[in-house]
Amino acid sequence: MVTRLSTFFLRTLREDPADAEVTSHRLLVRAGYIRRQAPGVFAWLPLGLRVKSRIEAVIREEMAEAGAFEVHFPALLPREPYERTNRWTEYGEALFRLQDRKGADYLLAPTHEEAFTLLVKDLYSSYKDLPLTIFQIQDKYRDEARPRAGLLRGREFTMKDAYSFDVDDEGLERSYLTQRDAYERIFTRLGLEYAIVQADAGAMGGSRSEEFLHPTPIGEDTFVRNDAGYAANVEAFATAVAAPVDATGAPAPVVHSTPDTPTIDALVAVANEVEARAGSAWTAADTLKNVVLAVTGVDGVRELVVIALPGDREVDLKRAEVAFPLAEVEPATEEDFAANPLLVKGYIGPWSARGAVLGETSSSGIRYLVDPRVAEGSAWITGANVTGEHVFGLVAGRDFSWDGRVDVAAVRPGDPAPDGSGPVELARGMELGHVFQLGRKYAEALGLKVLDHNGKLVTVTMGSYGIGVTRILATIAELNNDDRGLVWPEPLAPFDVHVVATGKDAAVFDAAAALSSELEAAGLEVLYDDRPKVSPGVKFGDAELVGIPWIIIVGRGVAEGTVELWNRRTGERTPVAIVDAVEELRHARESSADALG
RNA sequence: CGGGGCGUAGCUCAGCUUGGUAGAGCACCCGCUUUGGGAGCGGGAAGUCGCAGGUUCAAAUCCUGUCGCCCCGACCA
Repeated sequence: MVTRLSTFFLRTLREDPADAEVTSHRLLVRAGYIRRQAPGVFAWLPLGLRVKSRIEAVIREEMAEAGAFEVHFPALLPREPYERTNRWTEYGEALFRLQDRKGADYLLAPTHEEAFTLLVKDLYSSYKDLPLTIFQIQDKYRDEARPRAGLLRGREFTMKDAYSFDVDDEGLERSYLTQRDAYERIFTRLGLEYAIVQADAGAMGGSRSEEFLHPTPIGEDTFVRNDAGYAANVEAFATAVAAPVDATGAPAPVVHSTPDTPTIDALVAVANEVEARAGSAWTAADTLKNVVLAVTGVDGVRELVVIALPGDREVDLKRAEVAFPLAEVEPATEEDFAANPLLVKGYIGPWSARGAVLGETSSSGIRYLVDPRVAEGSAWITGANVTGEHVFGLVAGRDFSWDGRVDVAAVRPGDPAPDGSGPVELARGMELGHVFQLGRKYAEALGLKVLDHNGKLVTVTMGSYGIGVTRILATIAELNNDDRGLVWPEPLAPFDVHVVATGKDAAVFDAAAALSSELEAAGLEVLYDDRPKVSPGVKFGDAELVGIPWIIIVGRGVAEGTVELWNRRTGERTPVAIVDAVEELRHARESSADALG
């Protein structure tokens, strides 16, 4: 059936909704694709559902190609399995929890590792059944602290999540690569530029992990890349430990009075006065900055940690979260300093004239972790643990020690890639997909084992692979619009062609209805604007707002047997004979630049 | 959680400073006209002014409290 706008469930808005800021959100609401229900929660209207299902169709095809089978789990799950994997607590406040009438705990699943693992455990028990990859397309729930940007960061969102099950690591690698390949095909077919970046694998207890990021300034992830092909999320970026420096003959450390130098800038200025260096002036990079962080573990215990890094570097708290998995990391507060008089704010250092203050040879009890750039044997200007005093020429490894290395400094453009491929540049990206070698964490916790060919029980190893369907939809809307509205790529548009009848002449409406039927018979999905008594300007405006890539105007040309073929993206309008219209559109679609997949 | 802003008709907003019986535009309904760029005229339906308390003869407006929403940041398998 041709969909007639006069009866279709659609209401476009002439004005921008007040609560929408980003383009995709604004236009999807205005054009009648979605409606907000609650912060970060949206209802899907017919137009939106159509686009969503077209994206899902691409994903389903590629999952089938990858040999994955579709299943469907409830979004509502019992607490118990998540308790066994610790995620009931580890997931924290982002987990939507609820109780049934008997007081039993449930959750709205943020992701379904447990459910998939238990399903396979239920049904399979032999290595002969593996490998297996199954997936679902399901709504996920995460109680984000601050949902924003419409569909780009919701609390309910649709995700395709796949899980692979293998008997050994080689099998996992194969399953992983199969999904990874499928993801590349999906993003290519959807016309989305993407970067595959190394991701932090720590938090979910896995090993290899890569994210598919769409490079865009509105992305929430920062990643690094270079021309040699290295790419990583900054959270996963690893800095090489600097090679040791020969400190033989280096002078002993000297304490200088450096009044009013609680900041690196002030210190550098004073340092050049009290002990000017021959050849070149001291810079921030010659100083060793000691930053105090408070790390709170899942057990609630708050521990102070001192991080030493070159003075020209900043701590990146996101990277620090990665360095301290599952813990909360924040800068130390005034109360922390008050409780630890050993740490002289502004003048902290690992050494004092009275001996070691921090590091493994000290008795402070505070962990001292140093940046990889602090080479064994390198000399530094750093705090002397007395207000207004710094020590010069303090040699790492000779004059002070540390409890370990930590790589939490903010990554800067020009920093060398860890694989030696050269300097990196920074970019922002929107995470649209994530492939992940989970390993045995879930299988172990939930007891998923199979008999191997020797009849011995082995724990299955797993991978998980997610794609954000609704986020993809919003990203595509973000990329495909102009000042008049949305402009969908052909394969994803809610309809293939939008027929607009203008005027009041019955002959026009008859011709438009006939043409619509013809187009449909030719295999196209047709939206026919048959609204009577609606002025052409309104119809054109709505057509542009809704963004179906091809519009056929049936109007004043009908008397001469012509209609206009209107390319929404280019704005080009071509008169064609009514009798040729179907064929002309077919041609136009075939030669169209955005004929994807 | 920190900072900022906003809650008045379905939508976008005015009215609040200076208290006096609720407004506009758009959308919607009826009639007539109009029909290639968001039409005109006439008529109509539509709001517990977020909620609760207080002040007052009288509160959308002043006071107190509270809830909610949006934006920036923190946070974000």
